[in-house]
Amino acid sequence: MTFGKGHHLHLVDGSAFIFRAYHALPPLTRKSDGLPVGAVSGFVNMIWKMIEDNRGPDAPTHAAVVFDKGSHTFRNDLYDLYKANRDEMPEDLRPQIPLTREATKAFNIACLEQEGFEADDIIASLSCKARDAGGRVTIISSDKDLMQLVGDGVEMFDAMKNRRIDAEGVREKFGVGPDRVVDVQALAGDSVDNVPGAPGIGIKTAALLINEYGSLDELLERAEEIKQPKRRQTLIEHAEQIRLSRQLVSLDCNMDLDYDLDSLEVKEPEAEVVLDFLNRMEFRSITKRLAEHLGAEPPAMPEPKAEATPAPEMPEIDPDAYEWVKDEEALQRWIGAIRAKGAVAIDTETTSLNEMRAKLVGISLCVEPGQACYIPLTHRSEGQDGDLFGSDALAEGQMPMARALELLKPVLEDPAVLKIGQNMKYDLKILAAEGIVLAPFDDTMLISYAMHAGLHTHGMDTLADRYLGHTCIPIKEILGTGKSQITFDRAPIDKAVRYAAEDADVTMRLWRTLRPQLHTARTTTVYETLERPLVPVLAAMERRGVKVDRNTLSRMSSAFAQKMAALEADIHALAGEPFNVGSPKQLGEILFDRMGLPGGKKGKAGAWSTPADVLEDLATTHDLPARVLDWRQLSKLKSTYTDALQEHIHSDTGRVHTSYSIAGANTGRLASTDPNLQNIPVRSEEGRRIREAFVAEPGHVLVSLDYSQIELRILAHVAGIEALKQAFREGQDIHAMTASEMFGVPLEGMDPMVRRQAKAINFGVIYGISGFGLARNLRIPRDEAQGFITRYFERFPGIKDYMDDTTGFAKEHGYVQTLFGRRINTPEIGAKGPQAGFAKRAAINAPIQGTAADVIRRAMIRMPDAIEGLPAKMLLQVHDELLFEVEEGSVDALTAAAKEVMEAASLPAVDLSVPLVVEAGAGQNWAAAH
DNA sequence: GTACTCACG
DNA sequence: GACGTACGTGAGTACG
Repeated sequence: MTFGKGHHLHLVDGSAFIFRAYHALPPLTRKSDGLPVGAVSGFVNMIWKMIEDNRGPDAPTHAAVVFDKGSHTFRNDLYDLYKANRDEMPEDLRPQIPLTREATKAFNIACLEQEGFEADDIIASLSCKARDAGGRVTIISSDKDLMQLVGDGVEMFDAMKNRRIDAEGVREKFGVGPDRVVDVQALAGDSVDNVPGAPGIGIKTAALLINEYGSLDELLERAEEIKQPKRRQTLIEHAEQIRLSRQLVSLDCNMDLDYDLDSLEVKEPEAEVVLDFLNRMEFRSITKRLAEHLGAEPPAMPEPKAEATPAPEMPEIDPDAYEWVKDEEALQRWIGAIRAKGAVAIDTETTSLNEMRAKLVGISLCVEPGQACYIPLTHRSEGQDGDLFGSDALAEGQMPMARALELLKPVLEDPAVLKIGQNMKYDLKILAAEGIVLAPFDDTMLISYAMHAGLHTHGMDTLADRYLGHTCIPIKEILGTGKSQITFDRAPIDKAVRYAAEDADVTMRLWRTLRPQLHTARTTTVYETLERPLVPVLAAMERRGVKVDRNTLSRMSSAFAQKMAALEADIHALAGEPFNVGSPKQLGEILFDRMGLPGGKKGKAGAWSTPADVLEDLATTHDLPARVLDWRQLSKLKSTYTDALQEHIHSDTGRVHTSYSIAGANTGRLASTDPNLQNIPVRSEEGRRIREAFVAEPGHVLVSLDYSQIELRILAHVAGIEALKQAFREGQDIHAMTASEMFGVPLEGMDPMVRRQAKAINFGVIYGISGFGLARNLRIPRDEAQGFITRYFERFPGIKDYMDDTTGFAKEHGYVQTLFGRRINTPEIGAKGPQAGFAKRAAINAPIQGTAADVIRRAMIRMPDAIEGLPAKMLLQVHDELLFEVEEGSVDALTAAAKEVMEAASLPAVDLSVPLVVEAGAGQNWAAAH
């Protein structure tokens, strides 16, 4: 078949795939001989994913993976420094390059390279050819150098971001259409490829110039007309260098190719060939997965040689090897094995991710990598949908739950047997509901978090992938997705055994891999004193829940609904037409297109953006935006709080049970979900009333204790600012004191506006202050804000030193630390471009926010013992606040005890040079307790 | 699924 | 000189 209309060519930037795979994966080696194969395995996974993702109506008819070949190209002849600043290829990547070619061929995909040409030129020539023949092209790459090819049926696809890039996308990146991309690149240059360009001109300026003059040639010809003297001079002086740069970035569309389009026709992979390759690479899990997909037998793997020493040594994961425990005899055997080992990895399977709704379905155990079992307990027998008889009966092959738990309870509670889990808080809560108090335990999620916060997330799939090179069986393979999704108790037991026991097996392997690393990362203390002991404390808080009064919420909902309806009518009348007030896009069209109001900005998708601060500016002169702001506030309160909260009231307890994630926030803070009880309104009067629905049981009172200015106190301590420390010791108003120091105004009779500005600066410092940010917050001109900052740093030079020291430490080590040794990794700190600013500010903020988080964690961990004997329970944590429910007569005793724990929480590990002060309040509801 | 908006510390 | 900006979260709605 001749390539032409209706055909679709996929061109993959193979070199980019290799580098991404190399950097994204740990350095895996082939077991039998230690050959590095990490990049190859990543490459293979990406190719396979691409094939799978591209099945369907828009599937490519032709495809090729294109590689660079040889280091010397015609561009080096033009300019000998081209790509001269490239680092040497890493030693362990070099031998993998030919293997990726082999992999491509094994998948039956054309593999293209040509001596003396970069992959980009081959891609360019093929794209042009295909386009001229009337076909379509998708270039799978995110390389900006290829963007000049986009248009007329040629698109790019960024496989990493899963995003298509068309002419509009190019325009976003370069500010000009694809046809002018080379002009912009020629001016802006490229430090990565060492293309010189015009000094001092970046993409933005380049686009500006090209748009003004139409083209690079025109611009260079009329360079004399440029108004800015520096720019004019640069362009005139460097005209030659700019022309050379254009040659360097221009892709060759007409190179003489060794192959034609027709030879690139898509062919299905041949099972035997691809499996043989994967087998030789010893990629066990992907070999298996592909074999299943292709309906072939996986070939036998060669046995690893004895001298290979991947640490720690573990057998391959094999879900077929797991045992289905059906009776008491089998379970006794496993319990014996656990006692013999002294440690077991455990995982519970349930009907729901929500621990309060979840019912136990089965338990998996693993005593040694590869040796795992699953004990199904309450699986239902399979039956057709709507089969009223079969479906509620227990399935065959399960022992009675009560008996199984009776046998397991002694081991699970045995202080001599370590239980290992991934996210143990979940299993702890599930087992607590069955009367089992599991202890002692280790948690692989928290071990990972203590070492690697900031580097990646800590879910099992991520960890298995990164540290074991293993892809876990996806849960959707067992339960399905969407509407037809079933609960775990409906899953066939043979499948459940594979999934559940694999989880326990993987957990055991992660523990063997990660636990020994804790001390080399010097984070054992963090894990043992700040992470692990918090788990049972949180589990108890979550199970207790907080009482929420449904009637209060429901009355508020109705009131909000009425007010919103009235506002909506007003808004439509003001707009002259009905529209969806909740749609920023439609609202923007009314405000900015129709009414022609100023200040409108469009977002990434090209739709109008209408954030509150913009509307607030408009509200001073127009009614419509003012009403929209009111409507939005009510809409938020109603949907997120008065409506949604009601759905979270548990039918048995009448209380709301949030779930805290311990390893969610990088800084060490907790995060609250389902529902989030850390963002219940308080700042606005109307919103605060929602807290009236959080109530104490009859005869009880809610007590709230919160740290006063804890982050600023920590800043004063770590940066060693004597004036701030002194002010805190004397109990002064810290913002007023700052204002007084900065502006030389007396504390007495201070203008509230001046204090407000000082307050904004104090907060800004904690966030890694910038002139821009402060200006926006205070709504003052940027240079004025910058002036404030300069003055602040002059007055408190220790703050500037702290910031520089912190970012310096982050650059040197790749992480920052809290006072308690918590480590927050900062992998982006060395980045160039806008991420650098983000990373820097995050690095400045993390030790402060993180130390505050550590302090309250320590208080929470000590709290159960401190209030033991009092009729009181800790219910909620909101970053610097703890909420308790206590019997009426014991308010004072509880307040005193809890306050003491909180104020002394940093001791004895850290003796702060400023006092920690806790403020307390009590009342029938949360609003009153504040 | 992503973008936008907004609630909290 | 240019670039894009306050730190950390979770959730609901619109829209493709």
